[in-house]
Amino acid sequence: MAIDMVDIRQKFQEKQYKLTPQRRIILEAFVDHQDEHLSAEDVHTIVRQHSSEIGLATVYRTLELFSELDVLQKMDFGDGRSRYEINEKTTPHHHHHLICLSCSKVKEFEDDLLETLETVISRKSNFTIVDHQVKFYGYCEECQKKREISD
Amino acid sequence: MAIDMVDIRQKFQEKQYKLTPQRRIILEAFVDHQDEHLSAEDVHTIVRQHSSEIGLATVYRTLELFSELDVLQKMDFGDGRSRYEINEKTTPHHHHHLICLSCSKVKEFEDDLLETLETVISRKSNFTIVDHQVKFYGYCEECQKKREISD
DNA sequence: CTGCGTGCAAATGATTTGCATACAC
DNA sequence: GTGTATGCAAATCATTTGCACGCAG
Repeated sequence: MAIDMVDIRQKFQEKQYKLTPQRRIILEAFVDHQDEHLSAEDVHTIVRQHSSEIGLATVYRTLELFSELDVLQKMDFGDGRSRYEINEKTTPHHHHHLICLSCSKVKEFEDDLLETLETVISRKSNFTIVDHQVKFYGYCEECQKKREISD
Repeated sequence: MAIDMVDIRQKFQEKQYKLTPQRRIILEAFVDHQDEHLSAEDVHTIVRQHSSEIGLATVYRTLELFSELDVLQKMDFGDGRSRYEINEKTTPHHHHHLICLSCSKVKEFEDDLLETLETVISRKSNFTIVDHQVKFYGYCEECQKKREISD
C-alpha cells in the first residue's frame, strides 16, 4: 500500500536526480491522500499547510518528474487540469474510473476484463497495446438518490 | 455516411439557432475530413483556405454548439486540446481509439464488448453509466516496423 | 426589424520557462 | 564546490468572454 521509498531512492540515484525536501513533501501528500486524484493546485494547497512555501512551478515540475519515473500516474478527467495518483506497480490490476456527471466525483472500479478486449484489438488491428485508459460517465449512487427526490 | 442536413436544420429550428454561413462552412470541414479528429485550430485552418475570414472564437463557439446538438462529438486525446468528430448517430457502435505513442496518429476500433463491462459495473457499484470513453495506447503497425528497423 | 451571431481584442486559467539564488550530493 | 533544484515573475497556449456591429429569420 505504502510507497516503496527504497525503490524511489534508487530510481533517483540512477537518473542523478536529487531527493529534495520539496520532492519528499509532495510525495507525502500523495501518501496522505491515497485514491484522491490530486491536481497540481490540490497538491500545492496540501503542501502549503503541512509546511513552508513550495512554488507552484516546483509542484508542476515535480509531478512531471514523478510521472516520468512511474511513481505517479498522470491522468485526465476532462476537467481542464491534469490529475495524478500513486502508481501502484505492485498491483497489476487496472482500475477504471467512474466519473459522476452530477457531482464530478471520481470513483474507481477494479477490473481485468479489458485484457480480453486488448487481445482482440491487437489481433484485428495489428496495434501493440501498451496501456489503456477507460472512463465511464454516469451518475453515482448519491446523485441518483438526489435526482429521484428532485424529480 | 454523410451528415443528415435535414435533421440538423430541424434541430436548429427547434432551438432557434441560426444556420449561418460560418456554421455551414465549419460543418463542411468535418464532412470533407471524415475520421480525422480535428482540433479548433485545425478547423480554423481548413476553413480559412476554403473561404474568407472566420474568427477563431467563432470556431470555438460553433464547435461547442454542435457538440451540444450531438452533431459533433468532443473528445480528448490528452494532447492539450479538444478534438471533434462527426457524431454518427446512425451507428450505435461505440468505437474506441487506438493512440500511437510514436506517431500520435489515432485509429479507431469498432466494438461493443464494453456493454458487458458496463452491466457488471452498474451492478457492482450502483453507478448508472451514461457513456464511456476508452483509449488504448500503444504502437501502430507502421511504427512497429520502423522500430524493428532502428533497433 | 430584432435578437442572435460574429469578429476582434482583451481576459482567463492551466501549465511552462528564464533566470538568479540556494542546497543536495 | 558544482551542477541540479527552487522560487518568482513573466511567457505561453488553449479557450472564453465583452462588446459593438452585422445579418438570418
